Amino acid sequence: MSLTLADAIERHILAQLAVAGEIALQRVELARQYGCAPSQINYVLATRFTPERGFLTESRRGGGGYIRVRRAAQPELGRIAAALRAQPDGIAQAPAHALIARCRDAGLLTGREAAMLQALTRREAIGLPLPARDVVRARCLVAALLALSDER
Amino acid sequence: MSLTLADAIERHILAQLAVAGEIALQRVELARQYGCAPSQINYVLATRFTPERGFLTESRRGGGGYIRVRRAAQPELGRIAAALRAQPDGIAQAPAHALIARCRDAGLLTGREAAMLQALTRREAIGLPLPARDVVRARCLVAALLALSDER
DNA sequence: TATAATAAGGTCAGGGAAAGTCAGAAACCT
DNA sequence: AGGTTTCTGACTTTCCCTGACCTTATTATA
Repeated sequence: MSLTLADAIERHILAQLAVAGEIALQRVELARQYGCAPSQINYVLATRFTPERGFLTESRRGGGGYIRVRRAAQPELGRIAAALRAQPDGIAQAPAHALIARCRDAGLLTGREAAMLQALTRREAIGLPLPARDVVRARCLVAALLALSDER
Repeated sequence: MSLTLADAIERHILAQLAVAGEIALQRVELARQYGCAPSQINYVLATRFTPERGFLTESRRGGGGYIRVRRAAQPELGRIAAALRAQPDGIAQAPAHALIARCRDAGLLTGREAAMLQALTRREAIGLPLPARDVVRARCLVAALLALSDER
């Protein structure tokens, strides 16, 4: 269980977010705490706190600069399915999995349901060449999410 | 009864699993212990710790990379998935839906899960011509059931 | 009021550290 | 001999992390 620096910083930020819902951090200061290059903070934000994963960040440079991080509002399943269906090129694996994870975190999907959907939207599961794969992935996902929005 | 290297590594991992239920190993490190090529670890995992045998593996590359191995919790679903995977022509819609219904009635799937799976294995959801459609349907179903065989 | 200095954060290429893949060699059976 | 299993090495892909350089905002100064 090797905890990388990026993992540690991610936890740090997540812990702060759990308390406050919206936080402002100072890049150099955080980098100093972890003894790393300031750009490492950008790396963590870029790979873990993306819009796809349900986070929004904004920042300001110059004197008194900051980076603000907050959770994005989550739309409901039906709207998600509709938005997905509007994509003519389908959806790639990474954004699809991020989308599923967000739905799970928002309580729209159970852990089992999310695991199932992520498994069957993997490249190897669909097993078609691009671009057909992304299209089929999107269609299956839409069908699944719509089925759930009827159920319950 | 010659004990191959692969057998030894298999026992090593099984012993660890017996203690912990879920383990994280480092490929290079394990290879070093056994004085073999790192890819030998992949061979062992690919031939002995397969989903059909009730194991799941996930990994991360790069700095701080790892391979995690755990036992699947619901071997029942795993066996069904293995049987399905053995069908070279895939599975048609009607038998697929019947299979899903049986799993639901047997308490292996919730109503929501079954509804999702039936929706996304419909012809229109997959949207491919035969015979590819039946093949993709089977692959997706296998992936989904295997994922569930792990989850709680 | 311009202008210079200072104090932030942003970007990107690239090196290093893992794990993955796959063809083919080697070993082991019938 | 033929087929199956084991094992390796070369190459690929992914992820982490840094350092050099760039852009923007504030503050001090002429």
